[in-house]
Amino acid sequence: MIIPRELRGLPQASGHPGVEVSAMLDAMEVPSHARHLLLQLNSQRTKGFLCDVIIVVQNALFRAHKNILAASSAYLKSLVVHDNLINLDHELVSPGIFRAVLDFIYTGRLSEAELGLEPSLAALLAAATYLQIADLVTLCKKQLKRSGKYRQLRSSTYGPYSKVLPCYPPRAPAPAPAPPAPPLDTHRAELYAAGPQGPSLPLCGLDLTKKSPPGPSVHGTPEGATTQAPDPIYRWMKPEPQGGPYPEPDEDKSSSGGGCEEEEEEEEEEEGDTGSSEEPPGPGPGPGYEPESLGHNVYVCIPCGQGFPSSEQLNAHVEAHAEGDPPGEPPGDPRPYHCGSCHKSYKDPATLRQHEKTHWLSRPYPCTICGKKFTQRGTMTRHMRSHLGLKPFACDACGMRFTRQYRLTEHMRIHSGEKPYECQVCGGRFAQQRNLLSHMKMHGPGGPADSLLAVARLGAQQLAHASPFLSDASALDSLYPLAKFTAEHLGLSQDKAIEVLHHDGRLIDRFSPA
DNA sequence: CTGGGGAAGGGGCCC
DNA sequence: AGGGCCCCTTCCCCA
Repeated sequence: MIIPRELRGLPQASGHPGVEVSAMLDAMEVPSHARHLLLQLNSQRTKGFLCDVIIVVQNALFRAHKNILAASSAYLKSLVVHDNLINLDHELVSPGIFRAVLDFIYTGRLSEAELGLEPSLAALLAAATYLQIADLVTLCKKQLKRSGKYRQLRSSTYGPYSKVLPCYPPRAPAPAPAPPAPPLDTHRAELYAAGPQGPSLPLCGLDLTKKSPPGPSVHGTPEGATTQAPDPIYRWMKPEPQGGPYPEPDEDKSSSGGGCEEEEEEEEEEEGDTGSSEEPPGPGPGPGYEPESLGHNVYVCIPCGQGFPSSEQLNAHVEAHAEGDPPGEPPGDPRPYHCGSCHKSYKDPATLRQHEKTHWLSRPYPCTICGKKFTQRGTMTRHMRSHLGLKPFACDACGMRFTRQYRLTEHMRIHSGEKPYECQVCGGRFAQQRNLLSHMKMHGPGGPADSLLAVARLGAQQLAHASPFLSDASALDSLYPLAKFTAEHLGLSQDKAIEVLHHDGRLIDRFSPA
């Protein structure tokens, strides 16, 4: 939309009637508008309202608004465009200093604490230079010159281009592991910020510097800032797109990822041949597994080879094994640590202790953001990641990011076309095991396919009288549902078979179970 | 409109 | 503590 020059309050050519309009608009201007707007934005920031970016500085997190950061700093602008999570080099800006920087951005002023202390001002100047906030650089210089320290500073360690900066305020020693902290005020913009008094909040058991999967970091370094080895958290961040919204897959990687179809087929065959690396766990096909003999009993007891249609039945069977003395089980109790509250037992006491927490009435690990409680610290920290939008695991092919490695592994099958989970009833293949399991419910007792299968058995028994290749009715346990059965054995398409079966209600009625 | 599949988010819990 | 897997659930798309 093009705004007429006069409405933008820009200078008008003399003699133009716009002069009058401009003067009128000046008269209509609310002088405090900008100030009021900034106050509102700062208020929103402190409450975390509409904040859309998190800035990580060492062990502190700050929430802010991308628009405001982008309008204030060229450097921050380049970062917020692509990421909701930004990590700043804590050697160039400490949490306390960044807090002052953020205050300046949202208020246009420096607090007296900063104005009075040269080391703080020097560090602030360095940070402002690093972040390319011209107004703050000017302000810091002016203040330092006023106090006569600027000249002295330029030759000192605290110079704005010095790599090593004072950590102001001095960091307090790492706090001892604290008992579960009370939930944070969810409206705080600053989650872990170390204020002038040192870390104002416990780390909540969440170490943001935890390892992350290796990956390229292509985050830009601001002009004038020192290039350095990527901080671990940099590697969590989405690589900047190069020539498109998502990076092109590496040529080297194309053979193991989203390569051409031929390559994918070759890969599948290789896997089939070698039975290699990623053998799907659970009910999928494995060594010694014979789907034909199991029919839809896809849950197999490994020791005895017996198949069951549901995990519940398999579990009951396994428990029966545990009570009796099943053949093939090694002597002695392999799980000697028994839970006093339930029937479960474990190999080691630590796992038992962990399990026993599931029986506790109060869960020991609360989320410091929402207060939700968990029985395991790991579950809580994982949960925290979803609050913070931390997705360390990135897909090389499409750039999509995940909170868990396992999710990425699952996701990669979309690109590879791999579908390792096969339904032993209908032959359908799935990339996600959970989708196979939900699919199996359809085949399971009470599922829609279950009644169809029952009908298939009965119908096939009837057909067996007239059809020589269906003489062995006991083999029907391994037959597909009726539609597939009918399609295969009567030479119909599956759709046609379903249509026929649906229209022939009399036949189904006649052979329905008594 | 409904059911099924694909894809993904999140919690539980064992190793 | 972190990895890995299971389970439940949701959302979207399509037939």
